[in-house]
Amino acid sequence: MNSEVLPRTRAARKPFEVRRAEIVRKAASFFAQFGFDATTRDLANWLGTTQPLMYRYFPSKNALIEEIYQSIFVGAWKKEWDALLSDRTRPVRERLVEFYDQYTDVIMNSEWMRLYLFAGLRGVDITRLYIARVEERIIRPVMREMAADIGTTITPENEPKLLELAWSLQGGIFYYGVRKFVYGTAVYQEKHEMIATSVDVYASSWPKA
Amino acid sequence: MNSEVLPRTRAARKPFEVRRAEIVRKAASFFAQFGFDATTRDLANWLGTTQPLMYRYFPSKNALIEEIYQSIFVGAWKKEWDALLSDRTRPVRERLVEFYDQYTDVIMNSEWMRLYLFAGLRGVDITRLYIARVEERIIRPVMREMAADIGTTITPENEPKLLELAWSLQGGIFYYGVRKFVYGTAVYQEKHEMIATSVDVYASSWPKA
DNA sequence: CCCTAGCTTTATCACACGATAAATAAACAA
DNA sequence: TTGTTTATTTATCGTGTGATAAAGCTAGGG
Repeated sequence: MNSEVLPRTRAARKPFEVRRAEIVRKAASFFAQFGFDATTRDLANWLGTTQPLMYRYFPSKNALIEEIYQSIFVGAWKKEWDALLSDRTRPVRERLVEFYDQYTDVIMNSEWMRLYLFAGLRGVDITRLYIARVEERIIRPVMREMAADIGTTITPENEPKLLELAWSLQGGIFYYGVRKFVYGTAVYQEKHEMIATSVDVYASSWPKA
Repeated sequence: MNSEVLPRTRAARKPFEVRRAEIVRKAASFFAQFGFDATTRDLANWLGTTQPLMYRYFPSKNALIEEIYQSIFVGAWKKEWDALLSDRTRPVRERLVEFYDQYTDVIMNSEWMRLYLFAGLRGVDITRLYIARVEERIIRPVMREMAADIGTTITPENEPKLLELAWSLQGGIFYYGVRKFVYGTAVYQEKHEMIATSVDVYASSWPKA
């Protein structure tokens, strides 16, 4: 990044919480583009302020990054999704498609996916935590609802296979997003179509379809 | 990384090509662990040499990184895989399972997968090139062989769906590797079992199974 | 055994980095 | 209008960075 410091007009004075929230929001898109090793000077330029300003709001660069993690990963989950996934008044395939439509509306964009991958490679705990959450709130509910629909019981014997099947659905959908938003390569179906097909294939993989 | 420079014994003197190859190989595992922003001093410490030595063999840090890309991405493909995938004397599912068993033996390790993700986030051309290659040498052959086996014709109408179906197989398998080798989280089946199941599900998604 | 080619190290440069302290200026209350 | 508060900027520190130049050392040929 080229940090040309052109003659700047003094940054507008803003209330503490407003500026703080603005820094978190804009820094997220900045680090998503340039990685967490990008400099605080370039960040300041991106924000339209000067470099030391950040230190009024966060004790260190890393503290700011931690805050971004929180806003991105913890804020991703919408609590109505738990109810949506387990609403047995509706056909299970319909629920799964609607859930993945909504979930991917949140995570399938360049900013979210790149921050997720950057964080994962940094080896921060929050990504392992996030995967554990995905398993608890998506993978296992999906298994449970499919099992209930088909009339199968989850046993210690078939559980490993069922877990990996559900993870495979998740992974297939996720990788579509990686291709499109991280690598910028071609995809051949709209998101919704791809999800519908994936859910169909997944549901059909259970014994009595 | 802590670059403690303990009293070192002078590095063994080695012929040009030997040392050069050693640097590429060891630097690959170094950058896989610490990312491409890790310093040349820490790299030298990792190699058991001093920092300026690298510059006898590569004009810049980035030139070394480019060489690592080549060795990892171009070197990944084994030419017998083309023949394996299209060997119509054998059942198609068997071929797909054997191919993915072998392919994942090469790429499913912490070093390969982390370098792949690091490179992708850096936005280097080689990753887009690699994805194009995957599509040409895996995705399309898989489609073609399945179509031939089932007796279906690939048309402009069904091609997008068939492409995404094959990508979904690839993505599901790949994400298993990401979970295991990048995030270090639990997986519930051995690699071979997961592949066998995935290929089965994929094959069954075609009309006449 | 010595000598030279060339592999390896020491010393150093110019600059970029995260972070801190002190000065400046804009908003708001009296 | 004036005084106080606090958001923002300027100036700077100590350290780490990729890279270069010159000196040091070791293996192999004679």
